[in-house]
Amino acid sequence: MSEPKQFKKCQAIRGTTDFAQDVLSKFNFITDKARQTALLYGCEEINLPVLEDTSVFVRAVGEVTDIVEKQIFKAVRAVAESKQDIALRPEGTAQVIRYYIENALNKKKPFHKLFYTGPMFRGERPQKGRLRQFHHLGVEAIGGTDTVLIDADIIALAVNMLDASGVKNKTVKLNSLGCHADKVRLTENLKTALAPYKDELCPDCLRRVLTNPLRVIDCKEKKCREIIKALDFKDSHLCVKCKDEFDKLKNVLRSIEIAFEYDPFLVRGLDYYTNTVFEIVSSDLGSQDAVGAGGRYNNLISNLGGPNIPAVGFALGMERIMLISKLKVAQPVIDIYVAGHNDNYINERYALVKFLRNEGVSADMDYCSRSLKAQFRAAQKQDIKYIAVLGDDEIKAGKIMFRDMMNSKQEMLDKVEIIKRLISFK
RNA sequence: GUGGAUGUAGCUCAGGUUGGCAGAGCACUUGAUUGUGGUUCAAGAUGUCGCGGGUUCAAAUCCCGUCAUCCACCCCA
Repeated sequence: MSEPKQFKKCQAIRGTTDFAQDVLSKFNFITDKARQTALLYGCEEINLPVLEDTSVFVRAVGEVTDIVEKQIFKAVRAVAESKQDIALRPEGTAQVIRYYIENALNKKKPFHKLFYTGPMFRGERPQKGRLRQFHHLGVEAIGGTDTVLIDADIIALAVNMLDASGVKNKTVKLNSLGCHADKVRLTENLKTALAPYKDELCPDCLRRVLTNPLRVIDCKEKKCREIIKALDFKDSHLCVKCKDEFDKLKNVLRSIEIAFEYDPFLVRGLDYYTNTVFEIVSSDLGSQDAVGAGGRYNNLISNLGGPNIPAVGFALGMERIMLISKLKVAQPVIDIYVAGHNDNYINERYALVKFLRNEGVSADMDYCSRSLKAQFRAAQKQDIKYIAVLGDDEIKAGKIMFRDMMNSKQEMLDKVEIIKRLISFK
């Protein structure tokens, strides 16, 4: 029996990434910034499982979207204990709503603002800013009122999160799809209006007319854009109430100085959106230029079997933030390196390292019995600023040589003095 | 799912057209009168040439297949 050769290669799953310290430092820093911003806006943080019943997404996101048609990763146990259909979550909103309904949060409080982070999974073909396991920062504001006053707050929160994450170059695109009735009317109008152009639309749009007519509106194909532009429907699909609400939203955003662009060609792919939709794009990204998006979804909760409660939310793509964030995040550096000669006085060095760590000072040492020179090189390479040398002279004097690597000065100190020095330098 | 490019040392890449000893720079290890880093100099170690098959006396190089990565489409945040 020979080993099967296809298992020889050690390789991460396609579209997944390993975070090393340098990337992870930035990831954690940005997550903390986003969390602090969410708390400023009165959010509670929740952390929901990666595993979720597939039907939650099918019912919420829509059956004809790529996300549920082609991209869901399924979780399979070696020994099945039930026939439950389990997915690795492809997005957060549907799951948050499942959590909201399951725990009857509407009975505890009329209004919830929930912040969440975590990995999402979609079986896409990887490219820049698009992975199969990626990370979202999301907020859902559920209940309260269905008016745009909440929408403005949520858009402002998304913008402020990106500001705090060091994303400078960004544009908020804004549109309203109208209420459910408006959306249905728009879809029907589009189908009718596009019928004469069957021969001119791109193949993708021909398909979209049947599956998801709204998506024809944001097609990138030149010809399709011209056709849509010529139809010049803009906000004509909005009923009086929805148009009024949309105008109000724009006014509030202006009053709190959130810059936005009205984009009548902006639609969102997921079924659950109604009224306000927005997208935050950055020209610093490649062709995947959306760094975040969201909108209002007034029918989702009742569609999933919950009470008739309106909601609005958004999600930001962590990997895309990382691509364009201007933040420079400091890497963790050890405070002091304990050096000696080969393995002379190794027990004393171990004891010193232990003492330093107990005092809250990060410390490390050489474990390979290397020369003093090699140990200095190792410390210098890690940007360690201070070295403690323990050798014959120090043991005789009952002290420790404390060297400042930046100005190359050193002096004999005892261990308590070293702690005092290091803490004063911090 | 579609199209294009790429895959050689830890990293960045030469070599490939025209088959003939596996290379460079950076990084790494060691040393330069036996207790001190950065600069310099010297020496050294490091390979499944993505993987599998085919052609050939001989394949990193030519052919077929496959996997992966990148870019764009599509989709989405």
